[in-house]
Amino acid sequence: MGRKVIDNPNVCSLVHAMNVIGNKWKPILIYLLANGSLRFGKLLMFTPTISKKVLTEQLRELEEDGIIIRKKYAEIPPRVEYSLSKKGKALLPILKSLSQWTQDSYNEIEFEACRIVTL
Amino acid sequence: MGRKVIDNPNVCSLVHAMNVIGNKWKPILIYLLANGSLRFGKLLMFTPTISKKVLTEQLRELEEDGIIIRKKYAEIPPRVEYSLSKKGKALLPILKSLSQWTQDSYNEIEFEACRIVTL
DNA sequence: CGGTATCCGATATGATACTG
DNA sequence: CAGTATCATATCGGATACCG
Repeated sequence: MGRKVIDNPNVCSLVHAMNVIGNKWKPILIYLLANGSLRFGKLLMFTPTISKKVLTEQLRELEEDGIIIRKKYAEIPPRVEYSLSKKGKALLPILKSLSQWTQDSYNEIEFEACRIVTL
Repeated sequence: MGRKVIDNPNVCSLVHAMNVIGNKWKPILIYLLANGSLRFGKLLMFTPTISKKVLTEQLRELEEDGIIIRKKYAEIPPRVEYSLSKKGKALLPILKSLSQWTQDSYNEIEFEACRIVTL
């Protein structure tokens, strides 16, 4: 017997959301931008162990998906500011509730300490 | 200048949440279990393109993280039922809001149709 | 039925050096 | 400063065969 295949808009939309935010760095980057815009160098400084290459890729994808806005100033040396779009801001309460879910559901000892930079 | 490293419980908890649900299949599996328990064979049937190996791995990890409960019956042929734990159920409204976020933020044409099986 | 075991390709992430 | 380019590695996901 084959497998049933049925469209489900809710599951499909969830898959899309996970494609947009569900990887190692994107939720962190969104969180870092919650309080306002940041320059490339600051984002790099605040996310230890990320490489420039990966940071660039993640920012480009978030921009393509309409989550963040990239503003480039014609100066030398160059200055680039990243900020959350409306879509990105709409994500913040959901990420907050995910964070809260962890804090409600697990003891500190159950998940290894992670050291992420913040402002 | 080095990078600042500061603990942030909120970001840390978000990272943990993404570790628990942020991959290709786990949110789908949680959604599939939203309406009650399902057997291994049913989960396999309802997630086209997943392999037995990967399904087993995902279910084991969800069990380790306390999201689902695995109940094995001593019968021949064997029967195994998977269901959501309390932690898993607490995740449902959050996944729902992520799904809703996509539907509010994107046109259908902006994300490729995905065909996921449902009941 | 509900898995394991083995192999393998694809993708994600990272280190480093270089550039306009 | 804000990237690219290149190379290396690790993890993820998938195909297939076999097992209790």
